[in-house]
Amino acid sequence: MVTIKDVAQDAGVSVGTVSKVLNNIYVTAVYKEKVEQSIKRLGYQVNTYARGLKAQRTNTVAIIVPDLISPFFALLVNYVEQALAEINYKLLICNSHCKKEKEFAYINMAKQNKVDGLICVTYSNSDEYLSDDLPIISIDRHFKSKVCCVASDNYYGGKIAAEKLIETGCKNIIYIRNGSTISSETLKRGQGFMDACKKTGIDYCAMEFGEETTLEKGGETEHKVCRFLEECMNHDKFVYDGIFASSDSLGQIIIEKLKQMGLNIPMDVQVIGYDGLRALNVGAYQLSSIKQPVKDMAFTCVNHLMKLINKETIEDLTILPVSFVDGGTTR
Amino acid sequence: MVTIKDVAQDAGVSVGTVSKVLNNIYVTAVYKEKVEQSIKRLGYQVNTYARGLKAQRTNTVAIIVPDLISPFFALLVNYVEQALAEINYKLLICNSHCKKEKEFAYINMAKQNKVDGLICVTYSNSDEYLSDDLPIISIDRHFKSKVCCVASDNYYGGKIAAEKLIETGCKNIIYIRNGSTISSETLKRGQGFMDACKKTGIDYCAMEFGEETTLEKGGETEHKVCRFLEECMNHDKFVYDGIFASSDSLGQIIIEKLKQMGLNIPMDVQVIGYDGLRALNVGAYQLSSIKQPVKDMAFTCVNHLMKLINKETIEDLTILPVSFVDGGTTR
DNA sequence: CTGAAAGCGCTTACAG
DNA sequence: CTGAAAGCGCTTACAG
Repeated sequence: MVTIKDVAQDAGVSVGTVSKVLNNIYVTAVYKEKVEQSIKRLGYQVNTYARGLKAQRTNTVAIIVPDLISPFFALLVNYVEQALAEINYKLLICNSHCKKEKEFAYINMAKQNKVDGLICVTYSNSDEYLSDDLPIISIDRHFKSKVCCVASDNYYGGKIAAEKLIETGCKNIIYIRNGSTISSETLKRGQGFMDACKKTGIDYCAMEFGEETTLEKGGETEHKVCRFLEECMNHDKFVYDGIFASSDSLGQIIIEKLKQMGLNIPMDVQVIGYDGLRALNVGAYQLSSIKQPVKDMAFTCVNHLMKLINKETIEDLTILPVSFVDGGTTR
Repeated sequence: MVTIKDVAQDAGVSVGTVSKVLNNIYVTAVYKEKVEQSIKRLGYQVNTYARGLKAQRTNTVAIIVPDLISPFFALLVNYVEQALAEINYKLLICNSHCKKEKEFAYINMAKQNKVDGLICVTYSNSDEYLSDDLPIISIDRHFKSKVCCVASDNYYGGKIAAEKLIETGCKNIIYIRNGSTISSETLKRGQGFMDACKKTGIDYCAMEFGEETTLEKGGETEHKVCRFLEECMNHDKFVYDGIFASSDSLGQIIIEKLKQMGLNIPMDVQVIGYDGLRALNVGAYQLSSIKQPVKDMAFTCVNHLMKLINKETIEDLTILPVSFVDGGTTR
């Protein structure tokens, strides 16, 4: 393995000089040229571990997400990686499976100076585990301590979901959500929805299921939701004619259950999800939904994180615009 | 930040002794106890970078995949992370976007001793860039040099896809694929399909589109495939009554196009994909498909990689079983 | 079995 | 501006 020493010897300079050109610190042009040639000739690459040890800078960022089974998180991680790769950073992926202990362990790892920064979608109250010197950007989630947050416009998303259902003739609509209830931007989905309902005076209601943030085929939350939907049948008629689900995944579960119950979507019941995912990410929208600007969110996170790493200040909360997309489950 | 030195001082032993308990090397019980208490009390965690520098062991593995937009790759990475987390390894994610240069760069990074091993799904002939001392497990792809490979039973998958179409009454079927044509296990999907067709004497054909491995909404491959499908209309009748697509994503594109052309799936045309993905990963199968054992593949990769890291030998090629799943696009 | 010491490959004040 | 040297936090032969 070729080291900085070999390069220095080959170029006839000191290791300090090589280090300088490596780090873009000014060196006389002739020296710089020599060093660069030697680097090329020897195929030298800096040893991240040596650099990380000495410089407290690793060019690595970690992201904590529940998992990559949720397509939204997979997309988010995909674009975060892309944004980081453009500026020569690496991405360590940490799946918490929504487990407090795993989130703690990962945040701890990050704190112990193993990464330059952290992007996280967490679901537990891990405030006390944060520290001031680790740059962190949170997605959706508020921490008690001052952690900068990036989110989509959840309130507006809930609002236009309700409006869409009302406009298209619904008379009795419901918001169904699952996941953690800790302080999070995502709670505004329900608020926006309900405020819009109140304003028009339509009948509405809201239901919550389970703490599970990521849904599983055959999981408990799915089971509860399905049972609830069955209970909403009244003399062969479904009580609600419009449903706003807190995510596309939940919406998908609801749609499949309703179809199985013999209902027609969107004629009997309209369904709107949240996320805006396409079928296998290449096809049409899987269902009508509020689309999150996932790429924009990812790039914003990275952009903000870099500012934090460079000790610049950024706004506490950045909200990015959403839009309604038609996936055939609305009229 | 608390270091090994602090622990040593606190426990009243030398740093070497602390290092030993850290690495599970035998130390007298009394010492061990003391050290462990100090570690706990001080909240010590080893510095990965110091260890990586000295020990040539980083407990980090990298995975190269085209991207996480393809749900199959996202699932694969998800389970690889899970398998690694169980044995205390971290995962660095490297998206190549199928670009040769990015694959090279990542393999190079890995070679320069930045990770303990590499799992990769590559799409270029990067043999010359491999080295003997970096443990690598490949998924699907053969390298000229001896790199161990894990794959699903592509040949059998293609075979049962053809058989299913034939059994259900198809008279003229086609295999449509996209992606790289370099030596890969995935090429066997077509072979299995065609061998099964030959055996029964049915009319069949095969089409290839583009080098793009990951499909994009509105991308070139999608465009070509759609145009081809249009050309298959003969007097308001579609020439083929059964299609086997090389992936679920491609199958999804095909299905949407056929529907748009006014055809009924599966009555007019049956479609079978490859991967076995569910709608948003929580719903029903998105289409009829050959299901890859993605979790098993991920765990096998990690298992094999660990053996390689420990200098054990493993088989050159591991093939895992597939099965047909009904997603409503077959009769 | 334990401790003292060298050294992994870098970066960074500090002289010159 | 450049070089010599210290030191980042570990691991690992090597004495004892």
